[in-house]
Amino acid sequence: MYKTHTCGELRQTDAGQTVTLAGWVHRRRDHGDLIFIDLRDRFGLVQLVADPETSPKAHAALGQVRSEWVLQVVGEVRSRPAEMVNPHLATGEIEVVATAVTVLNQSETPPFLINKEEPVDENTRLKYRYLDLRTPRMQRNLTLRHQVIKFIRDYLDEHGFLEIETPILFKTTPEGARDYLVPSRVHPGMVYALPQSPQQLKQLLMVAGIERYFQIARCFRDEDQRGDRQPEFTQLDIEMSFVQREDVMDLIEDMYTKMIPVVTPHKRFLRTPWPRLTYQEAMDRFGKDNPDIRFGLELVDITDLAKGSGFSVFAGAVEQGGHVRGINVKGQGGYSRKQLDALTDYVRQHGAKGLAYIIVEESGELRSPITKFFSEDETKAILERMAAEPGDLLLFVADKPAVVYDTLGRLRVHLAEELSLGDPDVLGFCWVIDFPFAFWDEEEKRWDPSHHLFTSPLPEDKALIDTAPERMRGAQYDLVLNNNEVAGGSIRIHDQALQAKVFSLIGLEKEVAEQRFGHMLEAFQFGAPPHGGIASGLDRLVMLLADESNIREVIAFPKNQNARDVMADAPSPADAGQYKDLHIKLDLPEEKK
RNA sequence: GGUCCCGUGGUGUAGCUUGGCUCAACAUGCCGCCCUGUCAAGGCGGAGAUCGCGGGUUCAAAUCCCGUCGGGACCGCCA
Repeated sequence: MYKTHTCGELRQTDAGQTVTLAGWVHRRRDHGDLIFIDLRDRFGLVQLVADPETSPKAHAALGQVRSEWVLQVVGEVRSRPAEMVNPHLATGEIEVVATAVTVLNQSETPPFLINKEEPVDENTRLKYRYLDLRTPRMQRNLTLRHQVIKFIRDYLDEHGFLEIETPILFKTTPEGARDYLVPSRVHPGMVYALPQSPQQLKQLLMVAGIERYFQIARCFRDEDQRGDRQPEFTQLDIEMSFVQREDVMDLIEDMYTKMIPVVTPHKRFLRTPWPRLTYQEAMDRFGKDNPDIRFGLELVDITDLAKGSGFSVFAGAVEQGGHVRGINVKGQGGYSRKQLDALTDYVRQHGAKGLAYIIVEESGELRSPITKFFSEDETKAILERMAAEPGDLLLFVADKPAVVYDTLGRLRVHLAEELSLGDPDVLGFCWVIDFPFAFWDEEEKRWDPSHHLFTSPLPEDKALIDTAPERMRGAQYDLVLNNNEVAGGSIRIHDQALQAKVFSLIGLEKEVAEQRFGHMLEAFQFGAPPHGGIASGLDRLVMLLADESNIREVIAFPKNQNARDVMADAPSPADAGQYKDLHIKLDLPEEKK
């Protein structure tokens, strides 16, 4: 070993010891005679000091070094006098008097500062990712990610789970997201697909009698990027046999409830046990199936009051089967006309025709462009339903139910951001259950499963598949944390007859189903146990625990928004011979001139 | 496929609205000299950007216009 101790571990009690350290020059303070160097390794910082009188060679060597050079230093640990203790440093009570210095490597001046937390252009960070990863922020994030995964592995191991790897080269499934394809050399014109998730394989492991499976699984989806979406990402993938949905939910809840105090002790749960909302309740109260429950601003239904009222915009919307719902923005009656216009623009961008408002002045007077259309009683009823008090701002949208939910749900989150309502250290975990089994796809004229093809209806709703599929609920559950879906799963269908009915409901023809999922259907004929599972997006979870707003910050080598790796410059063209081996002829789009 | 924002020394920004006083300012980093207790060390000095790229308007463009490239956020998409 190049070192006897790490840079972060030396304390007062080590004083007098001769130690050998190795690490990077984090910062140097050259006083001409005395030289101080902060030496950094992953475990911390320690101050080296070189005195020309006692060890001229070490002093001369440290006079030459620059930021990010790699050093090995032999020296003696010395207590610092009380007035020179650095309380900001774990090793601040001591310093190491250098007696021998070996330069293990020099370094170019880095393109950005590693020893300072200042914003750097993200492209530059990604291009020099190996330097970016030296920063305290990234080391912190990678450490947290490791701790999360380690806790999960230990916990699931203790609970009888087996970690099993599944193939990266698998079969394409045109349902769902776009696949990343890998052309076959041996089979001309044929492709493997990288898994969007190990969904089928984990179910087959249940047929295989594994009973309790998990995997830290890499998943691939060729879709456009977002702050919380990368082309490849990591899921905690779990599948269990002989379980009902509560068993799966309880497991995850117990695991994460125990994990978070260990990995992020400064975070606290909004509520335990975690609330379980039905889909309908989530929509009615928050307008979304992935709500942020840390703050109020809940939606209030005034459809019944708007119906037949004097305000034709509201009444007309109800007439056509729409809803009218509002949000009481408590104490924000001071919003200016300009701010209200901005909010109106915001909901318009998302499909609402407009945003009605009523401001209750401190005096109790109403300021609103719409109250004149209501009778006094109608206005009173609305204020009462909205629990309006002086100083409040009431906002309303009237439209088709889907538009009302969507726009008010977004507006609620938007307002909370504007008003800084969500405490980042509070974790508002909740479960959303009882999803509709399928949504009607108006364009395709067919039912579209809300989770996936193998999700079972709720046991009590199974019979509805023949009579009223629109009322059937799925045995699906989503775990939501502060406006983000962090896990989702379901109890699966293990009954062939039911599976056939589901395929038929969603318009998947028997031959096509056979071709794509023949291996699944065949497997289910050999004693498939009742089973279900869940998958949890680890990047997203770690991102939220790390207080980051982009999953790139918790992935060592992420892609940019354009799905490029700017460090390695991937994707890149292959050699002509490689294409030939794969039987590929290119048909590239014309170069734009 | 669409909408919006950004692009100025190595890094982070100012300047742009209202073109000329700017061969571009500040901070930090870098280089050199001085300095024995600093820890974002300090002092003095120095180098470093033809303002993403191309075209246009103009006597004159970092600044105005058009195009283009790159980056970011979002919508669509992501069962």
